[in-house]
Amino acid sequence: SEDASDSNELAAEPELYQGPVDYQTITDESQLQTWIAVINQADRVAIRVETTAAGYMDAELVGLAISIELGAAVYIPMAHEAAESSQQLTRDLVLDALKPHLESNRLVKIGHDLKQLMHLLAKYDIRLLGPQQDIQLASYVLNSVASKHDLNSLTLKYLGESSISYEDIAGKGVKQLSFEQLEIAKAAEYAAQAVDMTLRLQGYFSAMLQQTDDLNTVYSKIEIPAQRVLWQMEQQGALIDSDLLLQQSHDLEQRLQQLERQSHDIAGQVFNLGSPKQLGDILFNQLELPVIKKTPKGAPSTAEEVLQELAQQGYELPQLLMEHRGLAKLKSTYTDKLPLMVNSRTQRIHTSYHQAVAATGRLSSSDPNLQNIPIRSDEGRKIRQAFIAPAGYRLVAADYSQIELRIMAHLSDDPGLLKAFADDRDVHRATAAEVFQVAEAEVSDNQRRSAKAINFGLIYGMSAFGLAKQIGVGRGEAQEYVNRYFERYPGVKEYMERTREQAKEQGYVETLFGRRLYLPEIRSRNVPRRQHAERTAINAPMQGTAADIIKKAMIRVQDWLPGSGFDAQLLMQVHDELIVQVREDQAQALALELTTQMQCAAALKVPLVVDAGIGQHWHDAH
DNA sequence: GGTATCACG
DNA sequence: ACGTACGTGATACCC
Repeated sequence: SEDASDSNELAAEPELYQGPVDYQTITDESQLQTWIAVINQADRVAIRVETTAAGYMDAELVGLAISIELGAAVYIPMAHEAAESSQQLTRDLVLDALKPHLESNRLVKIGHDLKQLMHLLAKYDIRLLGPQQDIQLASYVLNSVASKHDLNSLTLKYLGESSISYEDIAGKGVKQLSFEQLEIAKAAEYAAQAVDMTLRLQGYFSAMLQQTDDLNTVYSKIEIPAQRVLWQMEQQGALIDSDLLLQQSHDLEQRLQQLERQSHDIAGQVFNLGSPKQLGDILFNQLELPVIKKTPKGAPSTAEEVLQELAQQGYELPQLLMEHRGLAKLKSTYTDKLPLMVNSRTQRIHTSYHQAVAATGRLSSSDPNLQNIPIRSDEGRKIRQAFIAPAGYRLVAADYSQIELRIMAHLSDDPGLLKAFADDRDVHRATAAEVFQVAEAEVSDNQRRSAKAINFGLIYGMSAFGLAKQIGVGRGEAQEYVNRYFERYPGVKEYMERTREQAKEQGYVETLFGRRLYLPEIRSRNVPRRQHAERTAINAPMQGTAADIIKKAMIRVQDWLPGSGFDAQLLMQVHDELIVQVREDQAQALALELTTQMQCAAALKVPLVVDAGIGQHWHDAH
């Protein structure tokens, strides 16, 4: 296989796993005191918590493993269900003893996914303070293309040894035991080994990061501080108007039923509109509509663009199906689901932000994903009315304007593009004027739309084919536009060529701040794979630099807010946008200062422009 | 658990 | 001749 995306591009010798971990289970207070005295002498501790299976807002501490030297660890059981009280200490006792150390500004805390630890400690009024090292983040910075950054995968990959998996001690599937149901002996061995691996990996990653200044800086000045910001945002949660969403669900249901009835009438039979298989049968066998394209598996596709084409050919059913699909998506994914995700204790929605998923350096969000709440259609946009500020507060939404194109101007140093942004022109209009050779004032809506597609295409590592499909012209015409663009913006052309070259030579590309993205397939003989890597090479520095900048902004904002006098909280991040909740009398002033903070997150050769709006709800704040 | 589809930047 | 715009996550369906 040519799939080398998980291969380690880094050249250091792993520190090989040396054998079983020497561990002790702490069951009484004097053992605990002895151990606390040991921690007191240590410079660094690796910490691992084992919890009940609930989400981060409700998970409870079951046990805790700590290590200060390689090959040795302790496990402190606290809430194993089947244990006698003589076999484990109480949470209160253990946490009281540990609290000053967890909150110490001296002791280095080492973990895998410290955000999870911070959530857990917050439940017991403990803050994780002082210097931190997170091997999940280190692994991500060292190789963001790797698909797995979980502890067992890292252990196998870097220490060359497989470790006890959770399945080994708890079983799998529906019968899998949760941690509090495990015997202490098994739990202790597992947790002790895991925390020892954490400490070993920290040594390895720390050495690796120190070999490259930029990567070390991305890790310690961006990812580590950003983690605390994400923790805060997750803790804070977003307030939702559940009644409004349920009303919207009801309205959507009425319209869906109507569309369903109409569709069944046209088809002459009852069928499931949500089943691509049944739908394909109706469209292409029963009604004998022309097949526009096929899915990778060979079935006639019923994708959006196919229905679009069929509708345009005058068929009635495809139009209804498109409406049905759109509304069904809104209902099942958003209006039905979001009210169910309100935490009963806080009455708010607590998403999870993932800091080690997207290869470009972006965040992702899940449970629920708050980064794909609809906005493009009027219908969908209404869902944002349900993201509200509490009484006496407002939401401020601030987004970077054209940030990726500005980054392209900066990285490419193209004089024409730099000038367009320096003059604060409408960049799509300016592009249209150059490509279509007309005065800016003469640019038609269609020309501007095409120019916008070209600009997006450039960010995505455009092919003429992709552009042609996007703007609905022939390949030759699309190629002409591309050629014209590169004539007018030669710096951009050179930048693209330089970036592809660099990717090929060194096997990676990097963002403005030196975050790397490895492209093992850039030299593949498999043409589609190589071309994909080439597009990634173009896209990743721009998307990734934007991700770096907004992370820096979030860190700035979080550092600034507490002493600023604002009663305000960061709530959400949506790639180029920050949403803040603020006391209503301070909203105007906050919007202004937030804008400045975001603009100052990076100094590019072009201005960073931020647009901010204020509203009772997210829809309003745009 | 894989596939198709579609929501966002 | 082939297949192609970049990056994500959630859903329903269906084996």
